[in-house]
Amino acid sequence: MPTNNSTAAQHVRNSDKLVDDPKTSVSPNQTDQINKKKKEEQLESTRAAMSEAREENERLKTMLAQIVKDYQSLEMHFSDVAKQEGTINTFLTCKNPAEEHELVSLRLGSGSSAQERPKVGSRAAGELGNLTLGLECKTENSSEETATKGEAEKTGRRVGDEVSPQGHVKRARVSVRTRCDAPTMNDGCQWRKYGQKIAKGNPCPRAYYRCTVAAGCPVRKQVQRCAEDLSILITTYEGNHNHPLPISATAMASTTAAAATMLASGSSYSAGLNFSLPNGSGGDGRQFFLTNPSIASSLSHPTVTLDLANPSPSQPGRPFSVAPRSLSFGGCHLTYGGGHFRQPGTGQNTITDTIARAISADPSFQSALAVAITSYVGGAVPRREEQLDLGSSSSQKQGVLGYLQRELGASGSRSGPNGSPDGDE
DNA sequence: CGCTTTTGACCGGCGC
DNA sequence: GCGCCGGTCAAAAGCG
Repeated sequence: MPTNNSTAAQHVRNSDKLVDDPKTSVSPNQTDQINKKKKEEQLESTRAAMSEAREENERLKTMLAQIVKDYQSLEMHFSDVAKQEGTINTFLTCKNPAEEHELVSLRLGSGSSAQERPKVGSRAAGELGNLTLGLECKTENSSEETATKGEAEKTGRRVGDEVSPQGHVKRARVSVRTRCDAPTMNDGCQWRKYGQKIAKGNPCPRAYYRCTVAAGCPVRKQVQRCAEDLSILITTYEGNHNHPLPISATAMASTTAAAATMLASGSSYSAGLNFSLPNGSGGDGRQFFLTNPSIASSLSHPTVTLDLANPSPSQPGRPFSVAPRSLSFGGCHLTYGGGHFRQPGTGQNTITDTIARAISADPSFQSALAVAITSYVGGAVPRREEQLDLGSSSSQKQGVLGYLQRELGASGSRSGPNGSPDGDE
C-alpha cells in the first residue's frame, strides 16, 4: 500500500530540498557537518517510514489472508445450506451459441451463488490487466422466483407483480445515483417508457421504463432527478434480465446485480471498496474506490443505493484522497472517489470486514469489480473478444482474490527495503 | 406503417 | 371504509 511509501518518498523529497538549500553564512566544514547530520536524520526517518510501511504491508497481507479464509468458510457454509434446502440447480442456459460471442448474459437481482454457477472455462480474474473473460451461462435466482415466474407466465400475470410467497417482501431494488445531464442514463440496455408520474415530495417527474432487449423481460427501471440536486439522476432498477445482455450493458448491470445480491444476502454494511491497479497492467497504479452501497430496507421494497454521484464524503478518517475517478457508462459519467485505507489501528477492522464480506459474500461483486476495472483500464467497455465471466467458478473467485492478494503482496515488495515507493521511480 | 412517447384512468397497497 | 399514493395500463398522439 502506497500510504507509507508515499510518506517515505515525501521524506526523501523534503530532505533533498533541505540538502540543496544554500547556506551562505557558514563555512564549508560546518556545511558538510550539517549536511551529514541532516542526511543521517533523513536516513533515520526514511528507515522509520519504511519500517512502518513494512508493518502495514504485513498487516494487509494478514487481512487478505483473513478475507480468503472468510470467503472459503462462507462458501462452505453456503454449500451446506444449499444442500439442506435443495434449492440449487435452477440454471438457465445460453441457448444461442452464436450470440455468445457478442453478448454477455447477466441478471439483476439476488440469489446467485458460487455453487449455482456453472463452470465456464476462463482464465483467472487475476489477469485483469489483460482481461480475458469467459461467457456466463447464467444463473437463475432461486427456485422461489423461478416458480413465481413460471406461474406468472401461465396465468398471463405481469411478471413485474411477482411477490414472494412468504409475504409482502417484493424483489430487491437497486438505486443508482449518478451525475448525468442526459434525460436518462445510457446503461447499454434498451428501454421503453411506459409511464410517468409526479411523485410526492419531488417536483421532478418519475419516468417508468421496461427493458425491451427481449420480449417479456421483467426488468424495469425508474428514472428521476434528485430534488435537491437536479444534476443527479436517480435510476432504480428492479428485476432480473431473462436474456443475454449487450456487453455494453454489463458494467452497470453487474454493478447493480452485485448490489442487489449484496442486499439479498442480508448484508447490512455500508462502506466503500478501495483497490488499486498495478503498474504495467494498464492501470498505472491507479486507485479505485467504489463508493458506498447503502441499504434502505423498507418492507415492501428493500433497496440498495449506489451513490456514484459523490466521491465518498462520508468516509471519515481517510488520510489521503485523490481526485475523483470517473467511469463511463454510456453517455454518463459515474464518479469514483479515490483514497487509501486508513492508518493502522483506526477502524481498520471495519474496512477489512467490509471488503471481506463484499468479496466473499458475493461473486457477482467480484464481477462488478472486474467490469469496473476493465471499463476503466480499457477506457471503455471490454473488447468483443474479452468476454466477461459472470458465472465465476470457485477457482475464478480465487483468481480475483489472488489478484488482490498478489497486488497487496507486490506493493509490499515494492515498498520493501530495496524497493522504491510507487510513483517515485 | 410501425414503433415510441405521452397522459389520463385504473388498480392495489397502505395508513388512518 | 376511505383517501392517498405509487405503479401500470392502454388509447391517442408523435415521429421517422
